[in-house]
Amino acid sequence: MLQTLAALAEPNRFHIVELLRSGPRPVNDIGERLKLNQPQVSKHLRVLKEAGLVDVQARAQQRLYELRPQPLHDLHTWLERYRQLWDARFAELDELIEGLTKKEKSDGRKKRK
Amino acid sequence: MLQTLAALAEPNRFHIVELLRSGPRPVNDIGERLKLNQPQVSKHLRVLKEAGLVDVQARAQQRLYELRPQPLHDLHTWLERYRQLWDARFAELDELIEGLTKKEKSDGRKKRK
DNA sequence: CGTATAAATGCCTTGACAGGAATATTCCTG
DNA sequence: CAGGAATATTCCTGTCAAGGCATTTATACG
Repeated sequence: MLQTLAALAEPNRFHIVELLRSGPRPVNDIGERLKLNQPQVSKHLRVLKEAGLVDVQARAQQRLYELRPQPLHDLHTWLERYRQLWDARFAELDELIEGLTKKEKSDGRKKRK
Repeated sequence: MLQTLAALAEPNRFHIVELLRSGPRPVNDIGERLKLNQPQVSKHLRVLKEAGLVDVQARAQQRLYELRPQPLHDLHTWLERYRQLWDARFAELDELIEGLTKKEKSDGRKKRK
């Protein structure tokens, strides 16, 4: 999870991932589209690969990099555990709690700043 | 999005977020549970706050930090765009492509669900 | 007020990492 | 096998961010 996040947090890598959503691409192609030098692309792809976010496939001298679903899927699953936070029903509950916490003015012993 | 990812990619911040899933907590409490020095906790919380991932609420000298749903929700939404990658139907398709790409026996099995 | 508690800020050092340029590697083709 | 195309690797350098420590700010209380 952390490795996935770290890999995606770098802007260029993030863009590479977005680009690869449309299908596998060779290194040069990625470099041209994102205006990156070839070595940097290779390096970023290496990080992405180590994070399991991409997979390579050799084709002559070219290397076709393609997205691997798993880490993204895992991240998605992880976020599901936070779903209650943004679900409507709980949003209401949050407001209720918020209200109870702040509205202590009925408590005579207390003062406002 | 990038800011959210960068904030979450740091291990301690990631843990703070996970801890806050169970509700708001003061700084010291976080520090004790995660075995972090108070200043570092404050600094991490600042980053999280700038990323919109947490919100503060003063309570005497304490500051209660609580999770903010939005960035997590946004991240979840972003990942939805990749859902097709891991959806079952496409998994099969992937296998098919895989098969065609690499040398393969002419096995015409076709599955449906 | 003085003190205590809770948290934030500032300074410093160190390590990780991204970019640039040069070079090495791989694999095709004649 | 020479040469060239596509990619990977290496070395170098500068930047930035995290941790440690000291200090400051905010708030409560006797």
